[in-house]
Amino acid sequence: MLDTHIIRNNPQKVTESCAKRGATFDAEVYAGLEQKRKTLQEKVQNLQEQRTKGADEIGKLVAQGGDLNQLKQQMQQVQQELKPAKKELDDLLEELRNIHLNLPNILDADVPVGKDANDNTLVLEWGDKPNFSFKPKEHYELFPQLMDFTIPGKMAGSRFSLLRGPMAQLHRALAQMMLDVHTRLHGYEEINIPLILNRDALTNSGQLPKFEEDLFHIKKGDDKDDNKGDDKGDGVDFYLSPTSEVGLVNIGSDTIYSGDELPVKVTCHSTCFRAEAGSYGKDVKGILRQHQFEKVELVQIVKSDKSEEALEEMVGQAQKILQMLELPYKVVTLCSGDIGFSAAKTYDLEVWLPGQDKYREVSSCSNCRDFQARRMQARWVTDPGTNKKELVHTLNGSGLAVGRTLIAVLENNQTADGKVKIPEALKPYLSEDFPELLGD
RNA sequence: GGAGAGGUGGCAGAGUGGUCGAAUGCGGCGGUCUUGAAAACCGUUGACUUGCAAAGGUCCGGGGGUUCGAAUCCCUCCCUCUCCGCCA
Repeated sequence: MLDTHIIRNNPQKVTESCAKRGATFDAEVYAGLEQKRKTLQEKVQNLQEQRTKGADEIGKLVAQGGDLNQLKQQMQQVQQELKPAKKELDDLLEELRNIHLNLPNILDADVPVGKDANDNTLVLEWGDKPNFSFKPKEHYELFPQLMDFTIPGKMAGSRFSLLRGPMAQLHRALAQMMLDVHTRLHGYEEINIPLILNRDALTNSGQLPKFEEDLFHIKKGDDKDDNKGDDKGDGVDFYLSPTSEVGLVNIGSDTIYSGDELPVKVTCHSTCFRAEAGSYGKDVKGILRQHQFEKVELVQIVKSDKSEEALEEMVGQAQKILQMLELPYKVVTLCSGDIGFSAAKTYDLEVWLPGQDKYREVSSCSNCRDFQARRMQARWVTDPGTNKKELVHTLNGSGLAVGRTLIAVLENNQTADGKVKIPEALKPYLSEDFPELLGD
């Protein structure tokens, strides 16, 4: 959520930022609503003041034993005027809040302007792409016996996979290694977190209300009726976590940190669930784009003046994993048209996939500045003397997507006879009898 | 799933219809004392929000209701704790 003062006093800034993203913000309509809000709010607050004063007076009269009837009637009239005005105000405030919740974050000044992924700008390239004397295979062509897609089809549906034996172990080893690097080398605390989340949590991090169609919406077994998420009578809506970013960021919701508690640095290996609506026909083969995948996530909650350096740090930490695995990659800055809703600035790490002859995203590291913090009321005390508070800044980054990293390991280390050389960095995480060459 | 008890400021914990935004303690901040620190003592200290300001409004788990007036009464949902059952 944006600072409402910016929206009110500097609407062209919002309009511009939205335009860069390919979204629209109608400053005039907004100004009209704001004008109405001011008038109404003034009226309501006035009446509320009258109500309080009148009630106090009646209180005194009761104590003195005076006649209440006349005052009571007056107060009833105030109430009659107040009720509809309050209702009107509440509706208006909700309308405004909806607008606020659907406005994307303001972009950092150095975010390149562009339409889509083609306009992302290159930051750096690392590693040498492997030279194959043969046509490299795609990951799902390499070991069909260890990576199955038909069995999941019958128990779950499309976009699910089944990994077997050494493939499953390799996948697990990757996650383990990432977690160890981030906890031991990079100073993150390992967290294990709920994967079923309520609307509030997802609203705080920015997935809701705008991107409901990307989520799996679930309900308890005994909820027969509709759940509207309106907290009226019928329980609470639940969603499967699309990324542990949501849970990790929400650790800070409704929290006032003291300065020495920051930065909070947390990491989590978790399963992620995404509906992948609107990606029909896209990356249908293999494990690249699944409804269910695993990811090691990094989240930092930092003082408001520290988020820029924290972003750089985080990108470095994600890169460390690729370097340890000796996988060629590049780092790009996402352009205005490609960047996510909550982010002010985002770097993507794209790993080289020789089978596809393309770089593909394995990590996305974003500085959300105070966007999520405002939604979830996460602040820190800047000065204990005056007790002054400021919103914290939040950052998230994948470190890394486990399945996609597995793809990269398989494709980059394949041999002419269809086997895969295991990277040194993974060996401590594999069983002793794990073959030097997968496929042997 | 059954039975019970609760949800109040950074924390602990009073408050059961009328100056209660809320006692008290701890913690925080400032000060006195001290070579310095601790202790003691004094003062101060909730959040959000409208407004240029003056001055207001909202908030006692969420939502709704009763009332002139609700932290306090009613309805409903959520959460926590204890006991029993079940279960990884």
